[in-house]
Amino acid sequence: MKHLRILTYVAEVARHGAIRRAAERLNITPSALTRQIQDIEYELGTPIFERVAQGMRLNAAGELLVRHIRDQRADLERVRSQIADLSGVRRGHVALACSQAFVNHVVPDEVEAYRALFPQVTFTVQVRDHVQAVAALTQFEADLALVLQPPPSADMQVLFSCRQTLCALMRAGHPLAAETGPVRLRDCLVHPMAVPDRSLAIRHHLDDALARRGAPLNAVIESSSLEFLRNLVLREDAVSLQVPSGIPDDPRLCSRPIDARDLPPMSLILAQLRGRTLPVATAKFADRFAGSLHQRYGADVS
Amino acid sequence: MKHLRILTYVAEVARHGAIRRAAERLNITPSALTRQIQDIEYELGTPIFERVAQGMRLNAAGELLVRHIRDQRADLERVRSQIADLSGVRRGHVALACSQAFVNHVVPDEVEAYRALFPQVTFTVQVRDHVQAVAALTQFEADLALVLQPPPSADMQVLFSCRQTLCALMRAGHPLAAETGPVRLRDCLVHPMAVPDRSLAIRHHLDDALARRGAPLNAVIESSSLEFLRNLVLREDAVSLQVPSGIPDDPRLCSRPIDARDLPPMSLILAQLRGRTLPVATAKFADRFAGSLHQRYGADVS
DNA sequence: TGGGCCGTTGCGATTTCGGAAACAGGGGGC
DNA sequence: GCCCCCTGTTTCCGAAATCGCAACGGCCCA
Repeated sequence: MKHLRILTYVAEVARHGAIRRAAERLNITPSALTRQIQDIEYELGTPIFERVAQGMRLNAAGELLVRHIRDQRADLERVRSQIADLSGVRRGHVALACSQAFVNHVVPDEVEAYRALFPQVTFTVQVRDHVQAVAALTQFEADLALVLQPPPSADMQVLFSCRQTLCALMRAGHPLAAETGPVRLRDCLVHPMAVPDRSLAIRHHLDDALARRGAPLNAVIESSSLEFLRNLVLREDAVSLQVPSGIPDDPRLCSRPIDARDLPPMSLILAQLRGRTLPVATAKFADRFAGSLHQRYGADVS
Repeated sequence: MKHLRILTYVAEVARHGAIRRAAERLNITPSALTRQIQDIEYELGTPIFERVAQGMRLNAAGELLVRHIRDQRADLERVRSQIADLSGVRRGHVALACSQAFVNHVVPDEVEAYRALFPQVTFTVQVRDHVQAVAALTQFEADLALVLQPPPSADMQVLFSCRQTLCALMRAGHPLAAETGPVRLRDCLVHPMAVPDRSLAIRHHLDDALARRGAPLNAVIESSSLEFLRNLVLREDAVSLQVPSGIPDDPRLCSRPIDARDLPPMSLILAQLRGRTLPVATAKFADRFAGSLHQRYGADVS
């Protein structure tokens, strides 16, 4: 919407901390930008940026203003969505932040199903770790977050949660693939392990469990990319750890759940920012997503 | 705020139910309004008004939008209020030193008006003569000084100045009260004079003028209290001298300006200590005060 | 069937906005 | 201490959005 132009300028300067970079991003010149900022500061009767040698930094008044701008934009988006809803076609946009573990099946399946119903609804899917995903919610960069074991936060309102049992993942020819059913963690640890690095919740979960029993981790490979780890176990007899939803349907891969005595299940959470009224399209998608997850994994028993 | 202009247009049309009436209220032409409305409807992709013979009526989408506009305006107002709070405009203290001449109308009016806007701002008003008032500034006992004819001082930074013509003050039944308009000083001097004593700038001003023409002063009463002098002229046919701003609105009193040939006008000065950065609340008050004085007495022509 | 009200449109004038380049000021490296 | 680079800011000018004016077409009511 046109009237948000100036506010967008402020938000962009705040985001980049510099007029010149923001101007480049906005496809205008720094001079135009500096004037708009000055106009706003004049209107408010107080500066909203602190001028430092490195650029512009928000002051307290500016913090309040950019929060307002974010709220205002989100609210307008909600209104537009409601209006579009009235006119029959459901259109809108869904911004989702999710963990890597869900880029294989869960999210693409759901997005596809929803877009089959409402082709006018568009999506952005950002892959973030569990900490960044929550941050994306609070900064209005995402409407919804689907993450494993997020840090507890009062800002987060859980729309759905369930338990996911970690699985040992290996290639089809691997010795552990000879049997099916749960596998003990110690049977995995004798093999070279290809595990997520500490940016991922799975690794934290694993470390916690190992620390409690003093078992050493023989981490041959660690990576921030689950996809890389999967590709690795296809090439050598290493064992990786992934949640079921992150395991693609590939006959060359084999997975067995880790015995619950060794590793408690992880929590899978679909959440939004607490207190936010989502746009119609987004709310509807969240609703269907929660239902779909329930159907797939069942409700949380905790 | 500027960016709300277009939204205000929508709200106003919604309120009046007609573009022409709304346009009149907004001080623009109907053509400008109708185009802005069309722009918004184009952006939203749907009409927000239903065109009827009597004018414009909101449809469902419009209802949603005007609710958003109301919310948005209220939220912005809240943010502005918070910003004002932390910038200190709202709460604070103003220490003012002023001459006796301003305790009747000028200062109380201004303090009342400002406190109506910012009830959290407190005041101390010290009545000082023109010399003491400047001293109060330099000693940080006062933030602002409003005085007549202060001694020139490099420490003083003038925020506003104008001219005040001295007036002869007498009771309603006095012979001089029979006429109106300027009065010559010699016509006053034939009556018993009730004049300020030498602690007040008015007296210095009067003495200077009399000394230049060698006229004697028949000072029956002199006092450091303008209020006392006023009470005196109510009781006998004496004549006092005061500046217009010191004369209360009392039907029993009558005043006539002294002819400019006899007494040049005195200068009224609002000043602060040079180089001092006043607290926000104080600076804001000084600003409004200067504007208000300008409106009352006009700018200084010297 | 006019008159009055309504919103809307074309066009010229005004205001606002943005772009290019020069300016001013503060680090950081030499 | 000097120089270079990066920062925001200012100035001048052209471009674009906005507005005002006048005219038009539609609707209601007397």
